[in-house]
Amino acid sequence: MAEKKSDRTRAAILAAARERFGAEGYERATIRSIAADAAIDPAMVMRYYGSKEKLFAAAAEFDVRLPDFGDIPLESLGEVLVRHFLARWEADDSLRVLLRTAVTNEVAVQRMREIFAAQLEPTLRRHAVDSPAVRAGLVSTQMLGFALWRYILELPPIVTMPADEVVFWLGPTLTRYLTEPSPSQV
Amino acid sequence: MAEKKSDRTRAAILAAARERFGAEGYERATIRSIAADAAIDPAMVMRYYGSKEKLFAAAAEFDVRLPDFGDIPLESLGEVLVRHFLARWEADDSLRVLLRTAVTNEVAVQRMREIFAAQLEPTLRRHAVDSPAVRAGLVSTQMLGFALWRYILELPPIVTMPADEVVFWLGPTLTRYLTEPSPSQV
DNA sequence: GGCAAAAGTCAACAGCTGTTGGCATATGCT
DNA sequence: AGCATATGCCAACAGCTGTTGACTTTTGCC
Repeated sequence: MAEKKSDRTRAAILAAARERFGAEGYERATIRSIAADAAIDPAMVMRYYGSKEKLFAAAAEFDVRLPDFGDIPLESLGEVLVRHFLARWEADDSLRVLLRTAVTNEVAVQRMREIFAAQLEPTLRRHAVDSPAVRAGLVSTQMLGFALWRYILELPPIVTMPADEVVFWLGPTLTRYLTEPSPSQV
Repeated sequence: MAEKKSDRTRAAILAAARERFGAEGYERATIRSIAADAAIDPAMVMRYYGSKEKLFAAAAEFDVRLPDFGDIPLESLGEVLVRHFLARWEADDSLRVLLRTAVTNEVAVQRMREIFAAQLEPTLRRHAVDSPAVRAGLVSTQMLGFALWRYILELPPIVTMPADEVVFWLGPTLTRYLTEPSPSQV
């Protein structure tokens, strides 16, 4: 409790940054606009976070660790993953920040790969499937494609789809990507 | 053949614009850099295209019409769509331009919706499936998610996947989105 | 060759950007 | 109380952006 005041404005800056980055992407979100949202001077942002890049890194920072899905049978892992990611996306806007900026920002791309590939692949490896990297990639394509249309591009039927229906459609897709034998290699 | 010289530089500008927009997105691609690539003066870009927005609109302009898939049985339409979109993506970089910029540019978003929803939905409607909008949306999530990882975020196993394997994995997914009966509505 | 129009060049503008240093104010300790 | 320190604000910088207008060169027609 050494410094309480500064912590509050630090948090205000971070919250404003997340919102702006998530809504407008990296380039359009200006330090001035973020500072205005947080009702402080732009210079404060620099004092606390050093640079725009570092502020962004802080805004996109969050716990990426997947829970341990080791004891879940492979046949129902698809459904579990859909529910988990959906809850993740809707909990806060860190992932939206990441997706919106990953398209132009290299740091964001790498963190995205980290989450979807580096995190998912070991989980699958624990289930002893073959070519886990490919399967993790396939799962990522479906999950991220869904998130893109639902949260960024906002296609009406996808935006309004209730969680249960999302699971109904996407669950079996993921399950297939996890269980279907790989095509024979040449 | 009234003005040949100008047509050539017009085309050079457009080509450079497509490359820059596709590689860096709307904001990072500057008129000055595009002009430099085309080896002309930035003022020429303005003379020929009026503004950056209009140049972008021209760069993202292309024929979005899907061929007539009316006589293809619904069961194999998934596979056909995968092959068609894959060929489309790889033919030129208009779609990459669109995807990279759709995340921050409203014009690009609308054109994206136009392609994937407005174009795909009538095609499905012709096959007399129920809730064509939802099905078109689901197909879009899988296709665009795949494109995102393959062409923008560049996840290794997805980038290197040969076309036949893409069809093997994604084809049945789309087919299911097109043929599976909708969940009962509450 | 002479000349109008097209094509291209140059320099500058106004506005916005991230970033910096100096200065005022409030805070908290002794 | 007094004072060091943390917190905040202001004004300005250098650089880049899209865009503009005046100027020069080239082209094509009579």
